[in-house]
Amino acid sequence: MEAMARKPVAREAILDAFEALLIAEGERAATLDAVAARAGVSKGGLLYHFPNKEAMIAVLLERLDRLLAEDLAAMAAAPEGAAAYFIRSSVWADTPLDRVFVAATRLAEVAHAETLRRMAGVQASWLALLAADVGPAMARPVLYMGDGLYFNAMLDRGPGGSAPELAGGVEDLLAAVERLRN
Amino acid sequence: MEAMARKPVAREAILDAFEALLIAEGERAATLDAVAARAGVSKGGLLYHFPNKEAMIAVLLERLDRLLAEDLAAMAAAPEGAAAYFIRSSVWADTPLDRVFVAATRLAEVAHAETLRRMAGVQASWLALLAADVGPAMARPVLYMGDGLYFNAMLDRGPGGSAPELAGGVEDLLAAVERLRN
DNA sequence: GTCTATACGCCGATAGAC
DNA sequence: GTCTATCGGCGTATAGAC
Repeated sequence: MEAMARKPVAREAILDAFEALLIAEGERAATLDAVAARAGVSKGGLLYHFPNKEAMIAVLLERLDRLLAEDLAAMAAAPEGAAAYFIRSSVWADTPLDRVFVAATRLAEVAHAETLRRMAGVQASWLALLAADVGPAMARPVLYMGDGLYFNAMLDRGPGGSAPELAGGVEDLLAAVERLRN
Repeated sequence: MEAMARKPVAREAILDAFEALLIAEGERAATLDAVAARAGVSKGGLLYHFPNKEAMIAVLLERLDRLLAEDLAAMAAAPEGAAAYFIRSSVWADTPLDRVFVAATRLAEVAHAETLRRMAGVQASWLALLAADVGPAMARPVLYMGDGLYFNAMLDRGPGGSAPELAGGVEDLLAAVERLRN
């Protein structure tokens, strides 16, 4: 028997569409109409899978938690060290984690309370791992470098939604991290 | 004679209210109704001073340009060096520049095209001054540390609008900048 | 499971009184 | 200069057909 809840494909498609719109055009553009259209369903269809917009956000935040937990494990075990891993993974590479993280950031920016709470938790998790690698004093500087990377990725992403070359400068950041270590 | 355009008080009050709402509750909450109420005028009164919302944004961006120009001058002339000045001024201190900058960031986050352009320009200006101080390779790491400071200020500012103590860690950042110099 | 139709409130903006 | 009244449009959500 296969009683384990198989997630409908449409559900994931809708969530992906929501995420994509948040990333490319911001929270204001991520309306139910727009999400439904992008996912290829009607508004009514969307609202069958998610009773309301809050439910959609809640599931997106679950996705964030899940992908982040995986990434934290990889970060803790990274041979190059947690700090270098963190910086490298902070440059936009269109990974699933990159995507949910930026999408969640958009919600935090419009002061969505629960998202703000979660994001603060994310920061705390990263800070702890960084402290174990480069020491408590240099953890925050490294964390902020990574955050700055995301922040600038936002600025460089025009309304079109394309993510221009941001990789330039990562070597500099890694070099900086090396100098901060020890 | 005093023919030079004296700015009406109400105009500034409206702009301040708009800015405050953007900072405290995000772009979505900064509606014409909310801004008018906070400024103590009616919606119609607001729309006498600013024909539409875009006009309000445009003037806010002018305020950003003006305050930023002043700050860039101070940064270039700072005895402690541009980098240290930059980090120190990046911690939230509720200064006029802090306020417009964060307000503008809110607009950038919903992908407001013109604001995105301006903010990119701001980053470029800072980067140039930092490069002159700590060298081209370390300019970006320092810039991103400052951006991270702002980014985290956003996360720590709940819907209530209070700005919790973020200053903790600035000493660490300044120490990091010292290590990156030369 | 997915669609259409519709209710309803809020937002930006206009018209015009005072 | 500032207000009230009002409009059109959009965004969320419900009801119910298929």
